Amino acid sequence: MPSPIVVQVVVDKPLAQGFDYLWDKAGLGLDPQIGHVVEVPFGRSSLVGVVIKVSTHSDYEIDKLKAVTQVAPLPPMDPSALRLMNFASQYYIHGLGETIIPTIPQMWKKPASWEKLSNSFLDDENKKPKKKESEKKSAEGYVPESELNEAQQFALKQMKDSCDQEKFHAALLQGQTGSGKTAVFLHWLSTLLDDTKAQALILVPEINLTPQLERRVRAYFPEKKMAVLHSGVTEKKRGTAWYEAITGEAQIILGTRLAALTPLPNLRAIVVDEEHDPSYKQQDGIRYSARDLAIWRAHDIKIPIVLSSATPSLETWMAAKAGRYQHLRLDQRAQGAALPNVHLLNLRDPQNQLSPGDKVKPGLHISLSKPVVAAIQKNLNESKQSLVLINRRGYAPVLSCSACPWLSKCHQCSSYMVMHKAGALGGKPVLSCHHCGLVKGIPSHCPDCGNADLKALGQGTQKLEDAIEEWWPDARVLRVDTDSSRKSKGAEELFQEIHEGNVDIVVGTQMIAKGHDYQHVGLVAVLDSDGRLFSQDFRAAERLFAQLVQVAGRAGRANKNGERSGDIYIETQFPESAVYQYLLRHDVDGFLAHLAGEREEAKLPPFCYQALVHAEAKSLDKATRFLSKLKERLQNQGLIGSGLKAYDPVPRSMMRVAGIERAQLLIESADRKRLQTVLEAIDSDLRSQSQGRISKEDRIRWLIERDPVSI
DNA sequence: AGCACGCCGACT
DNA sequence: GTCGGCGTGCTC
Repeated sequence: MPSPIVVQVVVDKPLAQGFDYLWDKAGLGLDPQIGHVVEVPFGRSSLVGVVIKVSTHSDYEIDKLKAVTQVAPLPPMDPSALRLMNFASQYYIHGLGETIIPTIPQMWKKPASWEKLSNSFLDDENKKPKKKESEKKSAEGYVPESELNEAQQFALKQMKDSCDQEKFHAALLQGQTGSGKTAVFLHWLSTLLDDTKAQALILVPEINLTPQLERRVRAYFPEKKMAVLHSGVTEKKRGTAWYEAITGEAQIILGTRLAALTPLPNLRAIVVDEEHDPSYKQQDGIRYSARDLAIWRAHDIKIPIVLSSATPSLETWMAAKAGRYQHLRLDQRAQGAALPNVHLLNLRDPQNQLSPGDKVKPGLHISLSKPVVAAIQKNLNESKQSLVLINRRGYAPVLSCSACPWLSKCHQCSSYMVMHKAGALGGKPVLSCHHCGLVKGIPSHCPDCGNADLKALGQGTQKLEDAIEEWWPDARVLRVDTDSSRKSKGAEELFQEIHEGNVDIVVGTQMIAKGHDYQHVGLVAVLDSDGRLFSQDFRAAERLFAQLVQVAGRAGRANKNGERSGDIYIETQFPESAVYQYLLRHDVDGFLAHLAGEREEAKLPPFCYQALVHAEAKSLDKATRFLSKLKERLQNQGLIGSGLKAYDPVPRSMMRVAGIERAQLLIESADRKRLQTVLEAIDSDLRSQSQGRISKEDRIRWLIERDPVSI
């Protein structure tokens, strides 16, 4: 009697082990392969899993094994993809099944429809030539190599010269917004992709993935098939794009972080655009950094990778400085556009403040400094657009009682409910919590003292919009934030309005600034950036700097040589702080060097490696005690000390969200391996007393996070 | 994570 | 006498 075929399968459950199943070759009609997506019976239901091992024996009792019921009509995930998943699973301390299965689009996780899918996709394969109508692509955004400026040509040549097809090579492509980084890396990719089968992966931050960029990439590769993978793509399209990517049918894979874990059998080059962007870090499930995984992947399969940014992350910039990455610079702005003039407006200076006699509607208190008002007026006269940024959506960040200390606190979270005016979230004004989504009507009287005079404190986008409309009644004002883009028009339509010049003044949150090049903008005003200067999070200043540089890049992009460049006004109480001073001089490298000095002194990343253990419970005390006990056990096991530091557990900065209290334990070490060992010890310690990721004793949900980006 | 199995309080 | 609480144990 021949020995049975046994396969080990991982499933999407917080379980560390795989499960063995029998493989009925005759029934399934094919040989098992590592990487096969299968349907298996599991308990009383059935699940989708992935084969990670094929053998002829099992540690489990062989006659108790169940059998694989179905195989998905997909090629097995290629070995390099599985190596990547395996690495991610170990590095980020997350189950292998929980790492792999969520990367498969929903469409392919329904065993009931596998047979149908198999037929339709095979049919599609046969009548392939129908897709040729996409040939008449517009060349929008295509810049021929001969039209690249000197700096671009030089960078491109360096990249071409140093990138071997079959060697790992990492380069940082650093250049101001508008310096033409995209054209450089797209040309670079096209030289690497002469092989008709070769695949390239282009990663972009969530927000940046606009039709604009998609069209541009298409313009460079009219003859290649492109797969677009991001959460905004419909399920069906995503399933198809993913299929085309994993079969090698698509050569250009453009996507957000979720694309970083897509199996790509013929991958030859990777680009990570805006590599510093925090949205590359996944914030739920396995908390991976798509940028870091992309680098690991490039290294593993020996291919070149380009990281592109105007304001590189300190990690990347230091790697380039140290010579581990090639450092390429594009210092001149393409098409001759000049850098914007940065103006810091000291709000402590009375000259900058509006006096009560200035034109403000009674009862509508807004803070716009005098120079900003003057600059907007000037811009209006010159028929240029103005962008006014304020990072608070809604009407006012908090409602207060004029007679007692009552404030509109959220009952479920440690934050305040934001006042939204009529129309934003329904027919009438409401209070809304931006953390848990709770929405309430506005009380007519103070809930504490009954006073009828409630005041809206501070300003959000809606209030600013009102005030600006009041101030310039003839100007066309448009508000762009997640509220306005959720309603009727999508964000794209709002951006289109701006592009077409149908708007004079745009009021919005940072979302205006990302990934869009506006041609008519002469002025950008930033109203509320100080908040992030003194944050608990040591990376806040780095992020603020990157955002301000990006925002500044929106001003005056279209200016031709010799013409006056755009202006950016920043209202601040602390003009002397490093973020603003380096911004004033457009000195990105200076700022990064300054940051590096600070971090080295404080022994913060990248001068050490960090991890967090998160704990969530119904009471903060329980969550903190849970972490304290964990720390104690680590101490008893001799894991803390000599190069590994564990801080005391602390509440998270947003301590309470939707009624759940959150605490965290920070662990750091200068030694990566040491940290890894301890994290594995923590994982097995916590697993041994948990069901899944919830502790048995106090029902505390825990999670280990490697390389956290916000603390 | 689900989901069943299993032993102690207030209800038709 | 039962319905049901969620403690704990298992999933090949």
